[in-house]
Amino acid sequence: MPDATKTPDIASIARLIGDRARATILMGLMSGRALTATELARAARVTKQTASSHLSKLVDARLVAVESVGRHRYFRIASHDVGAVIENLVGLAHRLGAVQVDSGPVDPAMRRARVCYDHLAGDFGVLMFDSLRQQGHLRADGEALALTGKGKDFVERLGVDIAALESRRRTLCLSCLDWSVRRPHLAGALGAALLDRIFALRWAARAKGTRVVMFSAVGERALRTRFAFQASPRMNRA
Amino acid sequence: MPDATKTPDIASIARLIGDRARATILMGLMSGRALTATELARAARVTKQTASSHLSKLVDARLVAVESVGRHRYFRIASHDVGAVIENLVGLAHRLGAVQVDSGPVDPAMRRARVCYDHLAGDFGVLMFDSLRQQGHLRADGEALALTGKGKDFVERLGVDIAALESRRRTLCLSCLDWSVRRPHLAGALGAALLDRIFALRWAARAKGTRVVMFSAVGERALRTRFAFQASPRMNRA
DNA sequence: GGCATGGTTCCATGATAGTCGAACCATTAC
DNA sequence: GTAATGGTTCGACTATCATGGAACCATGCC
Repeated sequence: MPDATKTPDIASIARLIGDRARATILMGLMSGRALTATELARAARVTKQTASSHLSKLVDARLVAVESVGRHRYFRIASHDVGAVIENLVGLAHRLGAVQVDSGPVDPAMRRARVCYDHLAGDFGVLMFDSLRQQGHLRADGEALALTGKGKDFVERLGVDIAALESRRRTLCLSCLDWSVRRPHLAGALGAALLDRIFALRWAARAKGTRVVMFSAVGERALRTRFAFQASPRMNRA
Repeated sequence: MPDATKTPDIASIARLIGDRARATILMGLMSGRALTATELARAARVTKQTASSHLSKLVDARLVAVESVGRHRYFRIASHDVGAVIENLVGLAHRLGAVQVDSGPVDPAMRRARVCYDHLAGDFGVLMFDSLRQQGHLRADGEALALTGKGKDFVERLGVDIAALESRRRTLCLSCLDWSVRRPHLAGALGAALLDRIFALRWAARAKGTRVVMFSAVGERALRTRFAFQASPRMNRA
């Protein structure tokens, strides 16, 4: 146990994020999809040389992970921790009014439903999370979050292979603070699996080139039906 | 509803944090205490001119708030949102091994108990939070977190003036993700009030010039007694 | 009133870093 | 085999920004 402590070097991480092109790259990767260097260069509006330089830095610092397939290099956010920092900064930027005008999907769509790294965020993400807890499918105890027996049945009826998820090393259930509604939504392996199911069931699809998740009317009704709330005095009063 | 969206400008916020001196200033302010420009200059190892310049930028960007008292200018972290971003970056830096060697308190003390903006973080912060929930003093429902009637009695017996807290605009109970143990601790007005009580009851005191909170042996026993856990099969198994 | 101290502003200097044209390498389609 | 495409590296250029000496202003102590 060394005497000298090690001070976290937040400046070097923040400095990497603190460039317009790299920030755009990181936010583009927050869709959860792997993107190529050329795609990211286009998104960030820089040349491929500049993008290559930036991506090298991000990979070296382990904010971004890379996988080569033939001549394509696919990049993705390296971990949920990195995603959480970006999401946190996005939330702070919104609250400070630190925004830059851009042409793209309107804010309400992002607030409504979006991909947060690999799980559903926004109003619908929070709705899902609240329902899971209120219906007794999730419980908080000594561990941060646990799926109940009842909850396992529930998500298996949705087509989630719980045994496969539990066999992985990744945490099954984590809460992730949603900056847009200031309440938590579900992250972790189950959060990711549920979003996959939402896409597989065609309740919703990604909006092209953004993080927005577009629910169909049928899909929204299905979501609200499956992720309902138990009647209670408090709920009905609202 | 405008067509053009506004993209959060995370680069400009991150760029402010991405300077060694400014990062040191922000982390110094994470103790929750208001510090003067001279103190911050010393902590950041820059001259008062440089510190003044940096503080101006941080105040303009609303990451830091300032209050003048005579010739002294007292600075503090502007909001919990800013504190959350810094805390998140600290967690990521630790996990990436992005550290710089410095002489100071050893890491275990920070992990054990520290001030997180204005409330208790670390193992003891998480213990408090888990106990409050397990004992039914806090409950999660449609709102993020609510204090139960039983919970109000409990914290009033600790000397917290709940009526005064509730009369304020600030959210009473919020959860704040603790990077050091990966579980939540209690933030919000109640979180701050409980830390004040811990100091007032002399269970613990701040370690000089750091964020570390030092519990005495008596104080730790008192904390564990008051914030105990209900016997249950799952708890006893652990 | 004079001096000490906290803090700000100005400006010159030096350091750092982003950008892209050109050239090159690797992969793959035809 | 050749050409097209994805991507990297090099180096010159430009932009941005941190730093602190000097000077100044405001507050407060003696």
